[in-house]
Amino acid sequence: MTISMKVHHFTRAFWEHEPFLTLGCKRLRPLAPKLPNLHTTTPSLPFDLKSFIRPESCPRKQVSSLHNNKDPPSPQGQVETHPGGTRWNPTQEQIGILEMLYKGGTRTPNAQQIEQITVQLGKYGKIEGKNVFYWFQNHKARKRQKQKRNSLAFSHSPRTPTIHSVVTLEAAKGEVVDRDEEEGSPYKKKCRRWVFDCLEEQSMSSSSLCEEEEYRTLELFPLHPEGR
Amino acid sequence: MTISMKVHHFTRAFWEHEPFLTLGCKRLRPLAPKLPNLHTTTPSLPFDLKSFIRPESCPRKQVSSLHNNKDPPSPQGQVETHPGGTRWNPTQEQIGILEMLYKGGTRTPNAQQIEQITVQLGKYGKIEGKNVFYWFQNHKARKRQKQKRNSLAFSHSPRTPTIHSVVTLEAAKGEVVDRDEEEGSPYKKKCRRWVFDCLEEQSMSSSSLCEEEEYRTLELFPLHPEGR
DNA sequence: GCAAATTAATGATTTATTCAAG
DNA sequence: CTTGAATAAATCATTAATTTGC
Repeated sequence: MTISMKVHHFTRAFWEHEPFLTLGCKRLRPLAPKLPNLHTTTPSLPFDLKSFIRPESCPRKQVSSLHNNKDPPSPQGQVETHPGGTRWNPTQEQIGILEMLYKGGTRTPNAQQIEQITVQLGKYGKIEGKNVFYWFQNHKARKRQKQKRNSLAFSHSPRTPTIHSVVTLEAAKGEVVDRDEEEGSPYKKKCRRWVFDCLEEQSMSSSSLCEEEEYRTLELFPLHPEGR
Repeated sequence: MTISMKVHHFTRAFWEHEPFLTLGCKRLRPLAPKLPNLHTTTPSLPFDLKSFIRPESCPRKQVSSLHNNKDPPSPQGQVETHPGGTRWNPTQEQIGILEMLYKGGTRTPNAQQIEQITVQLGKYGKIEGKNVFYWFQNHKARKRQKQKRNSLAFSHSPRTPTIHSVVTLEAAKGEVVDRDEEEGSPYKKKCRRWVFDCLEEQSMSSSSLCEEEEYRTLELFPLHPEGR
């Protein structure tokens, strides 16, 4: 028996909830019946994976008319129906609120903030915490890269490279183009939680939440209490 | 009233759980009493943030003798006491198991797998899901960069650049140095969940877990059922 | 007008980089 | 120096806009 085999037995036993580290290498119970190959390029995503994304209540029932929200007053035909239930499709209200918060200085909300935002936005359409998390990540990153593109476009412009390059360097540092950009340095100084805290938070059910601490954390957040 | 002010009122109201989007700009209730400045560089992490990391049961009681695990049989003095409660300090057993799993092909475990691993490793020391998550991320990344360093070191070597460079190119593709490397292409084809699923998972308490789906997801994982 | 084809936006993941504890 | 933790950058993948041919 080779090391490699040992590892594989260990791994298998592990995933099958067997007691491992017994060094026994006992019975190799037959593998779970092979399901259709999931290693292919998955044309159009196998349904089980889709259902795994949001196990709302088993994938049996199709989410057809699941608007716990009502009267979308947006004139757009932006219905947030998740027909196949794949990815979050934000409503106008949701986008609006998120951008408000972003303008207000929110960049990397921590777990509690994500939870709050999610609850609020949930009034306007189906949403999960991870959507909020990703939205801020993406929004921030794309603002940043747009800014960079702009400044580079300017500085690469063949004419009058002197004055403009200075100005756009300022812009690149987030001084000119849009005050949305994070204050100065990347890596502001850490101590941001995110997802896993949400996890912990939910596991303990509102009991052991210290009000003072929560308060403080909330107060921590608005990075720019004064509008620059 | 400027737009900026509106945004700030909105933001504040939002974080204070007030009904927003009422377009009223009503009373600005006095700000929450200013707590000591948290905008500084936070030398040695303000305690409240630490407590936020793992709100086990309010930060009141110091985690002094919180071994819900017993008999750490490792001869190392590797006690996993979190005196200040900072960062995870893996035990020998935990590392061993994790490396076993890594050797077995685990690279980016999904939420359920993280949960399983966490539970198992919890027998040998305090651990959270995020530790497992980060461990695989870091381990993978650092194996990769070590490999890259090695191959570059070889190819930058001034002598006999012909043969070696070929060999080390192979190595760079993950063929020679360590078979741990992901199969071939980066981006195997996705559909990996992670943390947020854990979150969902915990919020629904074991009820609506579809066995079939879980089964399938587990089966999805071991990328290398046969040792290359 | 209208679908198919193409493109643009952007949600979701993974990888690279960096910070910092010990 | 090693490595846990966190953030930023790069990338994939899907949905909406938009264009195109009929």
